[in-house]
Amino acid sequence: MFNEIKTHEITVDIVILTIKNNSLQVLLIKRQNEPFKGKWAIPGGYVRMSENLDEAAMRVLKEKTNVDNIYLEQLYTFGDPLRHPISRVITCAYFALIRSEDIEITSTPDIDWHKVSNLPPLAFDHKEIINYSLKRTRERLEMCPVAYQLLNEKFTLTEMQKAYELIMGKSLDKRNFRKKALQTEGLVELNEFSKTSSKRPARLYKFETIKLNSKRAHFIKKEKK
Amino acid sequence: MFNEIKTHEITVDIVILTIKNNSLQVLLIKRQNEPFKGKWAIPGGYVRMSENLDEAAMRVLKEKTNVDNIYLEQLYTFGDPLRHPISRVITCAYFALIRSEDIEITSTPDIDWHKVSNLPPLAFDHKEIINYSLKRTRERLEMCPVAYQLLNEKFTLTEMQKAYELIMGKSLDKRNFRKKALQTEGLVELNEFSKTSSKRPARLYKFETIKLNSKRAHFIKKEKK
DNA sequence: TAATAATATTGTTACATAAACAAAAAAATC
DNA sequence: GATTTTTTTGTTTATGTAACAATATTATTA
Repeated sequence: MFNEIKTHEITVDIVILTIKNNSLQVLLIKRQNEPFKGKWAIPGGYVRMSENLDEAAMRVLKEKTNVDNIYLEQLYTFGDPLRHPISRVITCAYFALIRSEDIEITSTPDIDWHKVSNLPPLAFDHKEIINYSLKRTRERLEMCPVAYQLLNEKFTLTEMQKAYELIMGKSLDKRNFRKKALQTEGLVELNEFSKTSSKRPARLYKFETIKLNSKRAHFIKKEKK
Repeated sequence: MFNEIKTHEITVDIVILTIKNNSLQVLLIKRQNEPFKGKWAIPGGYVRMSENLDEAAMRVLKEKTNVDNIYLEQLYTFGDPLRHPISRVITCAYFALIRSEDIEITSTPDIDWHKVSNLPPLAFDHKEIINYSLKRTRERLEMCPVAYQLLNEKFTLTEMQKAYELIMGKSLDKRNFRKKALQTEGLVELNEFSKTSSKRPARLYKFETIKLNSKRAHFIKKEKK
């Protein structure tokens, strides 16, 4: 039905955030072609005639990074006439938070994680796009427990708190955090303990089936019994 | 520098909401051309090569409705391959809340307000776009006093409450509403009273210079003295 | 095995915000 | 002056948030 060869000058670009080595990191690709050849960029590519924007974002991400099967959310559409130095390219940006354990990056030097606090020079307006995704992530975090997207399947409350602190860029009170965290809907207390720490082991938790409701206060609360 | 004739198949569509006759209404245009000739649609048009998306939205709105000088916010980009029956058109939707007194619509039968609760059949996916704008408006309302964009320059607290109730689709407690409303930053009490009511006149209020801060609780609060 | 060190875990108070509730005051009209 | 309609006002309770430090547990070490 559609001619798959012809493409609009509309692209999708995808910001993938994770927590690695105790810092918030973003997945970047070193560009192989002009413009900005050799510069780092977030994964992106043209939208095909037959696919909608969500599908395009998913396909492009898979093609470029082999990352599959994650929840992408539309972020914002950037359309400055000068954002692309050669032609007029409007890009619809997407973003996602993922567990770093969940993806295997084919270990080439051209695809790698970078700390958002220390980004290399980026192609196009990708710095602006990443900054906007951080802003959006913080807003999300205040409404629902996005952290489950970032944590390993089993995690300690301290790890969960670290994730929140990294995203929000500020430290939180342990007791208050735990009180609220324990009210999170879907949080399950396990009878297992972390063995990584050299001192007192911490209890492990996990999330049961995630129902990400649209909007709640800071944490999604368990039903009262 | 740019060829103004050539355009991408990227459009902007604009949802303009207001409160008129005690109901939430949206500005629609009757289409003069195929596809969907004769059907109602939200104002929209192609993005030119030389302008960014915000500029395109503003220009298109001005051209189609003569509405000028209002704050438009990017809503979402809709890119389903089948949303346009003939070609592949991706649209970046914008929305705005305005005071119905602030705009003069050249009184043609082809441009008119319609109650969002009773929309005529709409072209393209414009129904979906309008619904999404309502959802976004409610979210905004919970964070900051969007209502000033909808109210006349001078208004009563009852009018303000009505605006909130119309948008949220539920009734609110008078006393609680007033308590919070009076804390809104920038709200000024006037020594004037409404004369429209046939019974006891209500005090009028206005907003002084609006500084729409990014995020606060339900209302933006005045500084404590 | 006892002491030490590191991390995990727990509770109370004060304060702010939200929700639920009804009666009195003011002006226009009759 | 009585009636009607709308505006205006306050208290209580519940809930959530913010600020605060001491104890418990385990691994390690002496």
